[in-house]
Amino acid sequence: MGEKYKRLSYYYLCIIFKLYNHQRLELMKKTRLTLKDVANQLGVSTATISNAFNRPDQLSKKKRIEILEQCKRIGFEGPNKAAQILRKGHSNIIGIVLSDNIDYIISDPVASTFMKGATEVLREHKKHTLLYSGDSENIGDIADFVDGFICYGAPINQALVSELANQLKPVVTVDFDIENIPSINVDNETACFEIAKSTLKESDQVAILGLRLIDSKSTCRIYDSPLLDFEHSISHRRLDGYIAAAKTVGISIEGDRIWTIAKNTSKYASQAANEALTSIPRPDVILCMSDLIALEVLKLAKDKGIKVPEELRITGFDGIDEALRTRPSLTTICQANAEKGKAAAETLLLGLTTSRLVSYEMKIGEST
Amino acid sequence: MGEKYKRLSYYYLCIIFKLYNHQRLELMKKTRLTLKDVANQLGVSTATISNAFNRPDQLSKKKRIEILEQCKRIGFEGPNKAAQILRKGHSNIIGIVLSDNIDYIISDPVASTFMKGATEVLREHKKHTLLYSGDSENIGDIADFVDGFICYGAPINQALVSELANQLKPVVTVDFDIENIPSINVDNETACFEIAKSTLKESDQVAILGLRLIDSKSTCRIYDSPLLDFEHSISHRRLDGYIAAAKTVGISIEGDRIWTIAKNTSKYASQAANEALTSIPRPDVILCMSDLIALEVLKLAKDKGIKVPEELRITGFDGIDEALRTRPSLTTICQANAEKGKAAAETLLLGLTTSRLVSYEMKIGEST
DNA sequence: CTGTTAGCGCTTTCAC
DNA sequence: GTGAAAGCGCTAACAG
Repeated sequence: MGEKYKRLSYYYLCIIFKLYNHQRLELMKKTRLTLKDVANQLGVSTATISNAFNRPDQLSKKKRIEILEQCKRIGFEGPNKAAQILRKGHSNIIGIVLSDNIDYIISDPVASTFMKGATEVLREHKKHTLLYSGDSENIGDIADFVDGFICYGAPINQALVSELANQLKPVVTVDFDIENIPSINVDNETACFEIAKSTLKESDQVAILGLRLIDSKSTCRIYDSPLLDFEHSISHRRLDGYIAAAKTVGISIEGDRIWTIAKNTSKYASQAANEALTSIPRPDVILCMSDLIALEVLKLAKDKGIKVPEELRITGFDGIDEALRTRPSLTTICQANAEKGKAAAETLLLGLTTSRLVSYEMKIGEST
Repeated sequence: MGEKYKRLSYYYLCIIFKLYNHQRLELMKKTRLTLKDVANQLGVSTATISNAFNRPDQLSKKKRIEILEQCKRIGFEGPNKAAQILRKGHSNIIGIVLSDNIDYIISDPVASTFMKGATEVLREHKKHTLLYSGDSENIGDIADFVDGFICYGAPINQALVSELANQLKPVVTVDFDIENIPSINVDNETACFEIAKSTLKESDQVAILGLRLIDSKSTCRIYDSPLLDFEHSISHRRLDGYIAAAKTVGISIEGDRIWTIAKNTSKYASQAANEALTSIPRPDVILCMSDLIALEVLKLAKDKGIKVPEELRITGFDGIDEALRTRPSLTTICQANAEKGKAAAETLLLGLTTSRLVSYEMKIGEST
């Protein structure tokens, strides 16, 4: 009964809201001056006003300044941008397509740093940034008015990939590839080879905490499950690197020593950290595919009184601020995330067609 | 000579880029189907196609489905969004105006969490999120096509405030106020009173590390400098809370025990942390206006071998994940940042006109 | 250097 | 239930 009432009142609220909103919009329409209004008031043609704002070479300096001043006086801010978008066919808006929800991705420090680099370049070029979820149904919602796409990570809705490939605006991908489209990547395999190589010793018990290695929504060991290939191939490149390095010191890492995590969040990471640390034999080394995971392992080890690095060595991946700030500091691969963002934005804005590999740096911390 | 050559080639690059871009845009125009094309092909009027997509009640179910199918077949994705924006007068885009550069703000965990909440609600309502810098010259760049603004923190370019007040689209502010415009706030003063009250003892030496308390670009003590009032009044409310609480236990905190930091970043925070910890008398308690600052103090204390909380108690503000994850964990005020984001988005989308105070929660950690 | 005018692609009355 | 036509506000080609 109460539930029903709630629903009903919500329903009415929505109607009222819509009516109200409609009125509000009507009001707006009435009050914003148009080029035509101004042209009438100043006694010149609309073209002249338009030129005063957009093409200084089309009229005398004197007249231009005069017009601009008059416009300011009567409160005309310039040509309507919505109309400009339609007419000119571009908007100065760049869509950044994220791999997942905006709300998930924005709290991820790696993604944030990427965004930082990308938006910095976009801002220099006077472009606006529109965030777009990788779990959206389609790209058509914004494809008509953005000037291009930066696609950060394979979107969890795979359909978006082919939509991006089939539409006409320029696209740059990051951390994954679409045929014939420029991309920005890091050499994950080599990086992971290096960090594992520098950490592992012959007699080590090793565990790997990976990201989306198999198609599972929960944290678990991968055993011999089929690997999830398309979406998160960077995880597999990393895995390849770890395993290859282990092989060089005579260790072989089996599927029961490899965990997969569905999302790069503390919650999932702490589950995996707990499983790994309470498994027998207890690992001497835990190779983590993200700093966030490594930090959870570190925290848990502290809580359990396991000494790092004496009894347990931990490596991360990403190089987020917290990994450097925490004590003991983390051994990790510092991806130039901001650089990736910059590279992506530059590639898009300059219309480059070549892909780029961005450098990384291994930081040896106190955790190994 | 080399420099000149560089410049020149950059210049040419730009021209080539522009030509290329222009061509690219031309190409696009040609290839996207329009309502008219489709109407011709299907032998109906443009209105009917439009109705099939937007107003199901205007034509028979059968015809509608038929048209939609045909459209899919010939690859027509639906009416052009840019034209819709102009015609309908709204775009489903909400501008989020940040207090500073996008690139600065996005790496701030507090802001990220806010964004998480806000974008979640926007997504539910099928709205898109456009990020906008608080250091932009004006709002007019996007005011014509966004449906409204969420303004997170007082923009560092104050001019934006009056522009927002004077334009016609709905606005909601967060963490600051504009007359007659609904806002979302936290009771900073009470929160800081509580945390200080529960931490301070009669004989304590106290230091405060604040944010933008005075108009200074560097980290320094405030002494008796005039307080920066408009922009960052939340900082002053927090200060008021601390000082009031101190008074109740008989402590008076002077300007030479209060530091100000220009931006909430590790870099600035670590400067202040260092100054405070090396000052004489060394503080027993450091009250920090953000968790980021508190974490830097914590790190430095560890490096210096100062025991927390025995020799030094530290409080933060915000409740970011890292503050809970770090060891010892931080005593702090958990702002419901995601809630703030949600509240802001809801207030905007429902056209509410009342301001809202969002709750907070004090978390006693191991640092006090 | 300035003004006239034809659309950009769409939605929405208004006749039929 | 359907189609013709006006016009959202602007820009750019063109004529003067």
